[in-house]
Amino acid sequence: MSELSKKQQIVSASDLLFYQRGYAATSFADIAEAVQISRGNFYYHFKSKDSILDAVISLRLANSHKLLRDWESCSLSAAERIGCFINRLLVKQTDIMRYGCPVATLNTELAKLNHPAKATASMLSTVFRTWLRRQFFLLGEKSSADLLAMHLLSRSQGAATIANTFGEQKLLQQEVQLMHDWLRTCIKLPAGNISTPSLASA
Amino acid sequence: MSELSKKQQIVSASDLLFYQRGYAATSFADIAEAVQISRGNFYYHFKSKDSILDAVISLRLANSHKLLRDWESCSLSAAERIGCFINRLLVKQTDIMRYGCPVATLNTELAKLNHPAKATASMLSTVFRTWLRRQFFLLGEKSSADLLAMHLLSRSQGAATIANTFGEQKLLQQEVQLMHDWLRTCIKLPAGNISTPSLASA
DNA sequence: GTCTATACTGAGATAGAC
DNA sequence: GTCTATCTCAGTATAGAC
Repeated sequence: MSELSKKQQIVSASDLLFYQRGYAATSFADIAEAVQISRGNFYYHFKSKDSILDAVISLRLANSHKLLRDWESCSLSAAERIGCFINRLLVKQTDIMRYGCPVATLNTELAKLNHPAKATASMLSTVFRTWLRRQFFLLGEKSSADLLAMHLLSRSQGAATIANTFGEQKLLQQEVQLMHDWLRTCIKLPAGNISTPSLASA
Repeated sequence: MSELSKKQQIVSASDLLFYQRGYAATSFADIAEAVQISRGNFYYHFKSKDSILDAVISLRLANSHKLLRDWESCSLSAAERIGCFINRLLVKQTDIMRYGCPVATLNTELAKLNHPAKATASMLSTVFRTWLRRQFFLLGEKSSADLLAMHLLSRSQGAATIANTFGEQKLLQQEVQLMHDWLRTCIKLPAGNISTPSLASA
């Protein structure tokens, strides 16, 4: 068989479909087609659609942690790691222009649906918030680390939103550049482009 | 009867519900209950759900134009008018924390649904983009007016998103303050708080 | 574990009486 | 213009055979 269990295939296909079409708009038929099983067979693996959502959020949390660990294991400086975060928008620009930021769009959808999983979904944002906060802390911005972290998170989600709305790649690239500029001035670093190394690590 | 026609009532109730629950998640039953008519009676006024969406977008466009006209008719300076735009986030902070930015969330939802009305919905963002661009132009930022307009639009939508995700009022207020600070430094204006007059005009 | 068949629900939409 | 009744379809979920 394949390298992944059927259950894992369902979760990973749902992950993609929830991102591309939204949670509510994705039906079991869509997922069943993607993983090539019958609709009825779902309930052997998951007891409800909500439980698939829970599994998808867990998967995304795990993937986010892995991403952050990868950026750290490159043993870059904190400023370069933040640069990696900013450049993530470029690495994912095609998807972002079509479907927006995966974290933000899931959160806003669940907020409107008043869905019980909203709280755990917001943990996806918290992971990046906490990580960014620590990077700014390491840069010496001890008192305003959270403010800076939230500011950057806010700007990255805003950039993703306008790129998705207008479908203009240039907008995303402009905002990424402005974020790098902001990072350079807000921390008192010597010049030198921090954006070069970070694009490599997708 | 009431001051609004039944058709107008349907549009305005749908406007609110589409914002609060999302377009797809709002059913005719929801709208019917809100305006106190029977489900079957819808089709006298609108031939489909999509046509209600078109009407809602038209209404929002008209309301946006009216809002911008109001800010202009106060005969403030261009900088103060931009301040009004920024402060809009504070005026609407309760709704934004619950339901996000009305413009951004509709756009992202329609993008995921691949809905034909996505293009006209993006006009809602374009209205603000164009208006902001003109304000920056009037401030003397002739070559980078569009860049500055999109930057501010991006930041306002990002601020709305994180406030909605984390449910922390303070985050929204912090970002609003940073936008005012940015505005003051990006245009070479004498000091003096530009946020004071703009909160008045909701 | 995987399938088919089916129950049940709520959605958008239509027909026709009043 | 507004109503009730009804159609059709897609969605989630279940039952039970293999």
